[in-house]
Amino acid sequence: MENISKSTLKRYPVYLKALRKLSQDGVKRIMSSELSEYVDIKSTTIRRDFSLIGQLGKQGYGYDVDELIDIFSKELGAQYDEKMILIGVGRLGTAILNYNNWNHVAGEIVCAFDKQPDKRNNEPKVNVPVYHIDQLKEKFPEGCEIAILCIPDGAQDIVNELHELGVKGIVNFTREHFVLPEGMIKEDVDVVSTIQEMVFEVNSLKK
Amino acid sequence: MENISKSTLKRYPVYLKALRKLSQDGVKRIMSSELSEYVDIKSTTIRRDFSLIGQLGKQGYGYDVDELIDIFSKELGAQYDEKMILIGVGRLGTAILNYNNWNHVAGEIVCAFDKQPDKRNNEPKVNVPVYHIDQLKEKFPEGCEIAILCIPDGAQDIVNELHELGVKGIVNFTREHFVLPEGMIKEDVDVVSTIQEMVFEVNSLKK
DNA sequence: TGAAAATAATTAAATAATTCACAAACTATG
DNA sequence: CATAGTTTGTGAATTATTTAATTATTTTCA
Repeated sequence: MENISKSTLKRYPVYLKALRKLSQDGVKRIMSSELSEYVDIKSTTIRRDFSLIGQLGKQGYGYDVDELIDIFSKELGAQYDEKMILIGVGRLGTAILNYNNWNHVAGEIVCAFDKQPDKRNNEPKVNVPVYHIDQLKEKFPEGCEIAILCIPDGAQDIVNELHELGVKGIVNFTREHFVLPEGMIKEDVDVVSTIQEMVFEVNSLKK
Repeated sequence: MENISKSTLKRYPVYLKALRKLSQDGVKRIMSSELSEYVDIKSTTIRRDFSLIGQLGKQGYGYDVDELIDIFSKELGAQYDEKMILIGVGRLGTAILNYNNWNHVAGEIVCAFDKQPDKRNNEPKVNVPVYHIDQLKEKFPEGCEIAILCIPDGAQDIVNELHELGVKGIVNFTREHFVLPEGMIKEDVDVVSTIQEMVFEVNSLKK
């Protein structure tokens, strides 16, 4: 577990998503070659990725779907009980709070912070308590290590504060630039950049 | 241009975003080492990435910020006039249509498609014409190569149809599984998977 | 104006990630 | 219950990516 590469780590959620879908469809058992077609990742890469966690399959048989789901969830920490907070309850923040299939997939958003908590708390779509961003320290949930950032500006100060509170990972929906404090990790979800990347890719195909 | 690696292609939007911010702040000239601190990518990687496009800098001087922005935009196809369509005008779709700083950054969403076009067209936040999804073929904009997918289900059929219409790239916000037709490329933006990945990463730090 | 300082571009080396290829182990079946 | 047929797991080879070292060019300032 010590040093699973980032590229592998990025594929685990893909596997997990596929396996959940397959399980739902009644598939009990799968082999790497089938899964390969399903997720469009080479079967040998899949086997290698899996083997980093342990011996999950059986030769001549394949993998047990539900067992895999279990192991992934447990072994990798998606134990449905990861506490997270969300900062910035705007349009996007609300969309995330309401994401269907959200619950019991990657943990739980226990509360949110915003500059206008009163307004947010009165919105029907907002399903967690919203506190004022100034109360971050007081209301910060014990043991929370992941924060989801959806604010339009002032990211740097908040990131610094989160660092002091023990947050390890930031899922960043902000387009703001900020310096990541030592020891923290970050995943960007940038709609504009992703679309831009697609533009670049499509255009680089032509030349 | 022929074969710029995917990893490099993924960094271009990062550079572009940073450069735009710097330009806005009045920075006229920058060297790779400065930019390196700003975006947290090694300066040597930056220079290599840049050199793939051409000789963009001057030894002993650095790079001209506005010139870089220009070159990136032109050379890589983000000519602000890439036509795109959006499919599925739900909460997320609307959020994307309304993304601030959207215009003139990566092209233009010219129209959208939905199962309930009448309802969507009456929403104040929706700023492009919305057609019924059954009219995809008729209303499909000439020369459009990129589609943004925000529908909750039925992705496969739509992807196949888009393929026939000449769409090359799909920016996928769907959690649905679909098989990508030959020759198409896809970028996933999966909020749940990204958060899950963060959970995995944070947990793999500990062990 | 010319030499020292700075910095990009490029070549070479190192590192990381993927894929190949096959032994080992299991399943299924007669 | 033995054996043929599968399919995993993994060391070795390959390929891709990043980083370091070197070279070449430009600026700057005495």
